[in-house]
Amino acid sequence: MKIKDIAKIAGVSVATVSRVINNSPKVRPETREKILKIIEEYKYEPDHFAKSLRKRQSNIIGILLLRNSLSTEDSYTNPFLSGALEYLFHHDLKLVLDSCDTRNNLLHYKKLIKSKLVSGFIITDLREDDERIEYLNSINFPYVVIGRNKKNNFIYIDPDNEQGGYLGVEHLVEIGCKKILYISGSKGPVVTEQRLTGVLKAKEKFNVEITIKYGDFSKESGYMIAKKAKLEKYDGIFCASDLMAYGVFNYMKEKNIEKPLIGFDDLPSSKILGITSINQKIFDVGFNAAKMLHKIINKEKVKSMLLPVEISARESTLKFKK
DNA sequence: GCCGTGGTCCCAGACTTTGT
DNA sequence: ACAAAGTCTGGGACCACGGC
Repeated sequence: MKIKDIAKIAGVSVATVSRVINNSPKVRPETREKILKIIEEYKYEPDHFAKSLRKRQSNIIGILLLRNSLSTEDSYTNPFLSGALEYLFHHDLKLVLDSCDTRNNLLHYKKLIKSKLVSGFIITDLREDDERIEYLNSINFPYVVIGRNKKNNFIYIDPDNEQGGYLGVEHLVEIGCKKILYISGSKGPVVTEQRLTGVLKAKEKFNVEITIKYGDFSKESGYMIAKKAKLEKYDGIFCASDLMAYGVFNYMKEKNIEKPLIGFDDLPSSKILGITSINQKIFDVGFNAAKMLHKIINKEKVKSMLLPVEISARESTLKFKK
């Protein structure tokens, strides 16, 4: 069943059927009703590819995730994708989700652009010198970035990681901590630096002692650092990811150690385990990223967004409050 | 080089409504 | 009744690209 068939049955032109499908006001209500009835009766669905052929855009957006971030473990990805899908669903847009490893990253993007499958990208896992950004800018292809870097020559949406780093330390100070262990993420990703900047600003402001160790955001690295760090030296631990906080949590449980602990990301498990965390509102990040990209594709003006974060204080710190 | 594919978009023109 | 304005509709160009 094609639009032509619907038009023939309804006794109108193809253009009129197209107007009804696209909610154009310039169709008489009787005509509209008649056409809608026929569409319903014959279970007609417009051909998505024919549509994109004429419009020269697919109404499909692409998200490429690094293969190692696609773990089944509780992660950032689920709420982020839920947020994006929520927007896309209500705007008749589709999502292509693909994975790549860092080595052939750019090639993967080029292939998707060349195939005309996607009209725009949400860029994740931003690096400081990101060849994807240079490439997409050079061909003027629509995209929006999750996160920022020093160049910032793009439209981005970003939870305020620096504020998150600051809030974590501030909270530990509030409950009386003076010697804090900060377990940072791996060196390289921009978020690592942003969170650390916030931590150092708070250190300055509250005049507390902060020791910095570098993990890699994973549970295992949190566990290993906790094991090596001699936790008795500290009166509070702040991790740059919830996963690392879970690793520290497990180690402390094994060794019967009790210290205030904060994570970062506020994943659902933190609620269950009672771990205080920095809530980045990841769902909102996904939702707004999709919304911004939609506007960019439609050639509307868009401004970058910095989303405020908040602290979700729970038992892991509150029970130490003096 | 032309044709066919299945949609959308633009424009011209027919039709309808409104005001005098 | 007539003119003007607004509404509705159809025709055809257009999109990329494979097949002939």
